[in-house]
Amino acid sequence: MIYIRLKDGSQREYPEGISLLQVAESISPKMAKFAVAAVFNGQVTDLNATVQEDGELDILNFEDERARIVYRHSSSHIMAQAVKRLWPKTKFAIGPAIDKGFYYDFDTEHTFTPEDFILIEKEMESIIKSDYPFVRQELSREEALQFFADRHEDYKVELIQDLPEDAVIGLYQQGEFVDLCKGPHVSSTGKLKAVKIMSLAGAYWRGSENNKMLQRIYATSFPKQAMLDDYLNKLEEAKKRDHRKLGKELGLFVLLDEGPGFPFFLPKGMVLRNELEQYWRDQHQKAGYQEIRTPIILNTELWHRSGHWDHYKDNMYFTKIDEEDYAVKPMNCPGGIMVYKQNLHSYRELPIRTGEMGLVHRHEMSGVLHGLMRVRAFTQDDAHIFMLPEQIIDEINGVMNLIDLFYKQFGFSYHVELSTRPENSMGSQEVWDMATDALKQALEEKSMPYKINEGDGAFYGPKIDFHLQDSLDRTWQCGTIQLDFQMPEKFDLTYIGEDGEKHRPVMIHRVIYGSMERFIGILIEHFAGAFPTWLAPVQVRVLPITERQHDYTETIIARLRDEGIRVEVDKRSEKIGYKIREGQLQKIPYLLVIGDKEIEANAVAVRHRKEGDLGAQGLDEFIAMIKTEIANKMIK
RNA sequence: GCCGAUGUGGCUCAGGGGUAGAGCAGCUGAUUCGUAAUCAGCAGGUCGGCGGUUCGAAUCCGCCCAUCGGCUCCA
Repeated sequence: MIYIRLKDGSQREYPEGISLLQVAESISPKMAKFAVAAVFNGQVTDLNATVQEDGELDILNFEDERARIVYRHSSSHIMAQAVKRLWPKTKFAIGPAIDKGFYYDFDTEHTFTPEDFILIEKEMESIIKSDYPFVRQELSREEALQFFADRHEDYKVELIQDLPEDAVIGLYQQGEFVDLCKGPHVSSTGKLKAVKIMSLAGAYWRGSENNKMLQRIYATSFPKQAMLDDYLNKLEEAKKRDHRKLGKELGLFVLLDEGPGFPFFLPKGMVLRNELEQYWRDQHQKAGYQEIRTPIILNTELWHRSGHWDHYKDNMYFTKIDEEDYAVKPMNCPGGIMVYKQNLHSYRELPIRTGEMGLVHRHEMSGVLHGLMRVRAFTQDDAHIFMLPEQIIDEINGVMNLIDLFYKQFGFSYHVELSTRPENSMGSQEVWDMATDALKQALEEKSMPYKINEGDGAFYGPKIDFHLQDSLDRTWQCGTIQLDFQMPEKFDLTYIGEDGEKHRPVMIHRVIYGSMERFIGILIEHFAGAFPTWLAPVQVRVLPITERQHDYTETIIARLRDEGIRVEVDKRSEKIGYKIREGQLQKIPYLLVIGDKEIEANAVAVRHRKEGDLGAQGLDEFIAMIKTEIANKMIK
């Protein structure tokens, strides 16, 4: 007999060798029905696993993230089984669970098409209906290699070869299909209820462009059809917030074939952009920054000295002036450094914080361009901080605080990653370790949770990256703080210390928005185009009901303009409902409806895009209200 | 750059070897109206580009370009 203690603290007695699923059934048939996986003694485990020892048990249903991973992982095996049945010659690579579903990478002569989705889904449904149990077997490394080699599963063989010599290899079988897998899995294929193939993509084996490109099928699964429907609806809703669609509808920017990756900002987009820049200047002035501007084209010699030639030239554009070689800047740092070098600096001056709205150009590969999120010309809200070594932590903290202030202003939540030394980089390992430790220390002092991104740093130093999400939960790096001991060396930067000698300053490269373009993209999706009034390209639109109100409307517009409010008028001879509809679709914060009643009362009828008809107000009252909203940068 | 899909008036989309179609937007006229679409008329496209097949190509084929979803890469 063994004793199993449950999450609620109660303890039950079972015969040795009982399966966890049987335990779940003994507690509650309903619990067993919705059970996906179990946690036994802290390990996520198959429900089909049997237990021989006392332990603590927690039964997980789909609500638990760990269980969802198991559920989707099992789903990927079922999809693989379906593909194997339909195209028996297919070779199988990997099939993990991902955030909202799963994928499997296949190598096959057959080129999958969207028409195949239905076939695969049908086959999956048939496998689900058969309710095959997922059966775990374990083989030695040798046996497993033999097993997959016999089946010509080259990718599986390669995977096993990379496992340690003494590894016990897990295999899972459902019906006729066997796959290499450490598990765990759901108890049987019948646990799946709703599956949907989502999309098709190419993906390199093991993520390296030197390897063969496989065909990846993305899909998702849920334990209830209603949950799948709900998920698909949410996806549709999210697509309506796509900044590329809203950018067009709201007249903010365009991307044309004439300049792939080079966005055109339209008048309304410029208003938004200028407001963001104004806020940026205000806050940086308060935080002790000075603003500079450096040239876009600079002599190639400078780029050799900075290391960009060696590490970044594939991403740069070049030109010639009077037979001399020049490059279009992909980064602002050399310019900022040249400014620092214009004077001798005393240790008393440091830290020196120089900011620059710097327009950079980068030759990004054609396949990676994505609306405003990934472009070839963008403005970085850059700054370079030159400081004493003992000021590093304080300065990093200062930048982290500034980033937090900005992101909170827009109501963004963000996550942080620490990127370490990449392969193609400059400087000694010692200096890199020092810089990386400094960033770690700053993060830990702030008890900021972070993920480590090995090998993802800049070529001159490690960095802390701040990531924001778009409407489809894809994350984009916006803010970054990069610590650099290399450029000061390369450019022989100095300050005069207390001792009267020359010393080497340390540099921080940092951005808050990241790039104006990307940040605006994120902002559009975050607010679904309904920007807070302080950012809204048009803050008020005045809608006269008939021509009789045109004169009065003019006086209102003049007054609002005078108060610095961005106002438009719709004098077309359309019905008021039509004008309101258009104003709503343009997501204008306030529509002022003007009829005879308003003229008589010397008032305006206020309609807010979210709150609807707010009734009539005196014009002064309305102006006071909207000005408060703008001044406080309120989000509503 | 790689894999797959897509490209038709300003926008959203239909059509598909026999000389381009709708709705919205636009323009003109009528209407003067109270919180998400008033009616009528008019105008607008060498169907992404270049080649090829064909008596004939928007439609079939090839190459290129751009976009979308991924991979790789990155602010």
